[in-house]
Amino acid sequence: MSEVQHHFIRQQIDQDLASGKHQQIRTRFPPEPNGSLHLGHAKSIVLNFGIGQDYAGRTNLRFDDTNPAREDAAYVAAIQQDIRWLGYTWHEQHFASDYFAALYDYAVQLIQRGKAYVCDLNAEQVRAHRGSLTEPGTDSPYRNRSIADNLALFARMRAGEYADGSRTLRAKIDMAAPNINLRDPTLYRIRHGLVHHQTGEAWCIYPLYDYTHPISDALEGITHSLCTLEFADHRPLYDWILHNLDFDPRPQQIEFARLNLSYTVLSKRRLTRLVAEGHVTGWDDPRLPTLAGLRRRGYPSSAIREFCHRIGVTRADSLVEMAMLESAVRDELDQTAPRRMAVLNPLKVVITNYPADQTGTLTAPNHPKRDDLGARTLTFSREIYIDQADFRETANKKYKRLVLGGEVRLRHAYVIRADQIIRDDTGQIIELQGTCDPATLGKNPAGRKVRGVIQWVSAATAVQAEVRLYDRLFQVPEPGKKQDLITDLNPDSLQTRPDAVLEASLAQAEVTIPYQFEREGYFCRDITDTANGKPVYNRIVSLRDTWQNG
RNA sequence: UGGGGUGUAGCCAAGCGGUAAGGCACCGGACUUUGACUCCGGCAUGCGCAGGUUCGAAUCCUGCCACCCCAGCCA
Repeated sequence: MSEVQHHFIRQQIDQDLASGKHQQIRTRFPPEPNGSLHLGHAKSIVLNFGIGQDYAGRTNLRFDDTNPAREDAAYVAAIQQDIRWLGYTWHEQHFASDYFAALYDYAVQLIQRGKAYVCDLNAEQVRAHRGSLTEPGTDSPYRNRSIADNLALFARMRAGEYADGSRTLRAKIDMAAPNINLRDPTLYRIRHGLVHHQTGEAWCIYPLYDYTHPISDALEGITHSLCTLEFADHRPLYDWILHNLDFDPRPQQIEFARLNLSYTVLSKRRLTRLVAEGHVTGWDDPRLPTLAGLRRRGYPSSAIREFCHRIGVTRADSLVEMAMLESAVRDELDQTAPRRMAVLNPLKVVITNYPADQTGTLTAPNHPKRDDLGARTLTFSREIYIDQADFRETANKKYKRLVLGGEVRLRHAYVIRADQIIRDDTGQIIELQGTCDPATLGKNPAGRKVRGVIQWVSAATAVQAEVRLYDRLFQVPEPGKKQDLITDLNPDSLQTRPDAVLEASLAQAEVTIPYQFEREGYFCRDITDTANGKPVYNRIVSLRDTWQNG
């Protein structure tokens, strides 16, 4: 486990603690319940909860549920599960909607202070008044209504007297501000006929993020409100709201760069599209960078935490290589995953000098470096399977596996020699005949060197399985950059090996444990699927492969 | 052409005026009954560019350049 980077946010916190500005640090993770959490969220979760832990502070979970048109209670439970899976426990759980009544009262205060007004402009008109990036906006004709009128109008908005979109509550700031977020931003909109998953039909006006977030933070005593870079422009508004409502002390918003990972997408909008259009099987498709997908694929959450530590936290836009993630996963799995043997593309081998009515029992350690993980027994028999890729009729010196007339070590068992190829009518190799050297069990043969070692499975006790191999979901590093996202999908992101065979000990394998299938990679039994009664295994990640020269 | 950000190796990322950490990737080599793991070694005379200040600059100043974000009644 690597050191946690002492990034600029932690440095700020150190300073705030040293200066006495804060005695205890409070952070929050504020997802909107409108989609599944992904690795980008993991970065934020690890950041926020990590700070909470390391500074003996508190981290809240707060659902940012101010837009009932897009949100769904189903995501609430899924998000909770994802956070727990990542290994974190929140101090308090809140919904922004818990504060609707308070938010309304604060809005009234703003009106009373002449800092907010009811505007009768519709969306299109508001846009027209907003100006452009280079031109100032123009004041709404309703900007200077009396406080009494505003109060009455806002009350009637809440009472449901006005139609959707006919009026809004706006902050009265500065229509000429160079920062567009300060050009009298909308605070409340009218939405009839929606059933909010938490508040039902109690409200027909809903506050916006820019208004809700700072107040929610303040009410929870959040000291550092961490969000992504695109909100930097909103910080003056965040501060304006709190300042004009006399909050003191005030939480500090600090922005950091969101995570980008090559060959995949980390935006809720794009992930939602992949799911909705059926390009993947669901939010938990193992090819997706969603936490649900990664969990199903078999990623240990510890590896995701480690990955988040390795990438650091900065304000610079970045595109992290997939290799970075895979490395964190391999590091974790190499240390923890019990070893097993599996043959993905079986080729039958008959050991002609091994009696058909005989089987042998061999012992193989579960881990090459960890005796504490114990051992399992292997069955040896006359008929075994090896992988088709581990045999060639002829090959150059670099090829260390089996060739006709050559020898290879069967992992944890004998050295065998390939004597003869059996073909079907089409010339396809369907079987190999060979012999084993009984003197090579547990020791190297005398007088000759056998360089290759391959995995095998006894045909007598083999467990049939379907194995799914995953590759990057997209074929370009930045999907959707040059053309439509869908065009960039990798057609081979899923490859199925329906005829795989596993060593017998895997018959009792636990579903949630990742195994290393030696020489192939790390695999985990699929939580939900079976194929014709056969277990399904997902490849989490392949083994690092430095073998040059195919 | 307005405002807000960011530029250190192929990719992340330390560095906070004293002479470029670390990780990933890559390249050598050792070990090996996993072409894995592990171990050893290599990998920026250089910090977007150009000036300036200083005994000394990735760090300070000036001017450029490039890239990202912002004109939802989304978050």
